[in-house]
Amino acid sequence: MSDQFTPAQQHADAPLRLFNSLTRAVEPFTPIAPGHARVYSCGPTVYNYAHLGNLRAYVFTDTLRRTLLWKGLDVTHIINITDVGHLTSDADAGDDKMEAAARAQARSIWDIAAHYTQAFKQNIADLNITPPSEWTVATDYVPQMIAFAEKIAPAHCYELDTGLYFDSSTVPDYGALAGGRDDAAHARIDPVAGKRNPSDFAIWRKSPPGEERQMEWDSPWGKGAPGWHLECSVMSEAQLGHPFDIHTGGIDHREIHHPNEIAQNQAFHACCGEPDAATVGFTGAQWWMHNNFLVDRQGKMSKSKGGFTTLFSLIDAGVHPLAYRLLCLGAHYRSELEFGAESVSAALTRLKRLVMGVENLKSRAEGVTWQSPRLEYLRANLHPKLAPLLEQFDAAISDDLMTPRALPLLEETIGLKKVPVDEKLCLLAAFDQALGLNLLTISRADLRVQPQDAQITPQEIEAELDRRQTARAEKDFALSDEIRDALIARGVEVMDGDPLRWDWRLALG
RNA sequence: GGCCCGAUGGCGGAGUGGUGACGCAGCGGACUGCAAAUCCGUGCACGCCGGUUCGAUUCCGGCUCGGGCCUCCA
Repeated sequence: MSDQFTPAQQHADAPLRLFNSLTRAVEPFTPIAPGHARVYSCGPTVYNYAHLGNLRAYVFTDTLRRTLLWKGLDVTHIINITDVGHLTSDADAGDDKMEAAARAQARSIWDIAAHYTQAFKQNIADLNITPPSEWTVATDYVPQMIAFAEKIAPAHCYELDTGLYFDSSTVPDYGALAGGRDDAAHARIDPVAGKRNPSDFAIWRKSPPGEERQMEWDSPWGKGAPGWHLECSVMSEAQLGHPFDIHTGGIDHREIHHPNEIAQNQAFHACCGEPDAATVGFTGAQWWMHNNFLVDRQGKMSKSKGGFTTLFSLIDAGVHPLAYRLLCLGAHYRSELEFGAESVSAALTRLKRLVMGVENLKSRAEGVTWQSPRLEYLRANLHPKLAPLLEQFDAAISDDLMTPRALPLLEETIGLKKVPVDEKLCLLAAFDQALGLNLLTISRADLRVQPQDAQITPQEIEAELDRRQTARAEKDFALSDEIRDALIARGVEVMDGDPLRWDWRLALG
């Protein structure tokens, strides 16, 4: 396969630099264990479909993972599945049609979690996101969460009627990651009665008296469920140990979830007899990285807004999922990305042209050994015109994953004149290892995604095109134009001079 | 109300104290019966007001607009 190559540090000259939210600065990255990076990513809560904005976080994480590999590091990557939540709250009720439908079908919450977990993993696969080394499922770790909570409870927690709370004043430098949080003005919410500090949070949530939850466990603090922040501390520690290298998540987590996680980590390790752990500086991870939001004109993308909130709906509209990946790669992960029909269609067109360019190279490279490129070999023997492109690519992704600057190198490589096609293909294969666009394995036909509301089948289209071809051969242009107009009216673009013959016309609202 | 971020051409989006990437769209050409697809070429921008500077889109201040977090959230 073409996706085999050996990343080697001697090629990757530029030092890897990443933005660390702890310091709010781009810094050189060095893993704790030489040659091996451990990464934990906050995963989805599976009571709903992931929308496109959610998915951006995993494209980011995957880009990080691929870049670490490009730099010659082994990567252990964990993504959690949060399948325990606040089901007694009706705050989300009716917000999601599928969940409502699931309720109507009297499905258990476990079934719902399984359903949305499966849907999420489908999205991940569609986006060519490398599956993590391990998916950790929150409900598998409840005993460990209780053990964790018991450990920190005496020194860091207090109990109220509603649950066990973490006293945020018991750890040094609480909220440092958030960078200046003013707890004096929480005007928008009613504080939980009895909380010692506004920023205190639930470690364990007791089931309300007389109310039975579908998901609840016995604990020293009564029946209930773990607090949301607890699970990430427990699962990251269990899988990666503390401290590990990089913790990722959406930028919203920088203010609450991750500071709380850090506070728990500090408390836990202090309670384990590691005095240094409770000092300023210990957070459980060396690096905390956050991706920015996907937004639309209304702002941050939310559940049921517009026509393309999920990847599934985008595919239904006729957009290949990798076009969404390309769209994400076109912006830096720390910038907000504006989502819209035009940007999606631009990404799809660009992807099609890239794939076509690669297909052309491949057709000219038959019998040539461009497969199985070795990056070391490639580097050592690279055509003088290609070597600078490899350098620029490496410099771009090494600079805090600057994919927008890496992408134009694809077009440049494809378009270079007087360079052997096998060398170009080797280089493109190497680039794609980091970008994950499947440029060398996908075909233009694969990108021809049938819209769900298509008015005609591919077989009918082919038959019509055959009729048209006959008419044209007989110079019956009136008929051939009539056939073409009819196809256009049914959402089909006719492309006579193209081996693909036709494509769906994208009709994004 | 508190804290924070952003404002680049028609759209998306990089970048820079002194010729403003790239993609899509547009336009011109090649190709085509005509188109489409493809290829080649190409026009268009740094929110407003001050300041610093020989010179600012880039640095500083103010303003306007937009967005995020403070509640589950990627």
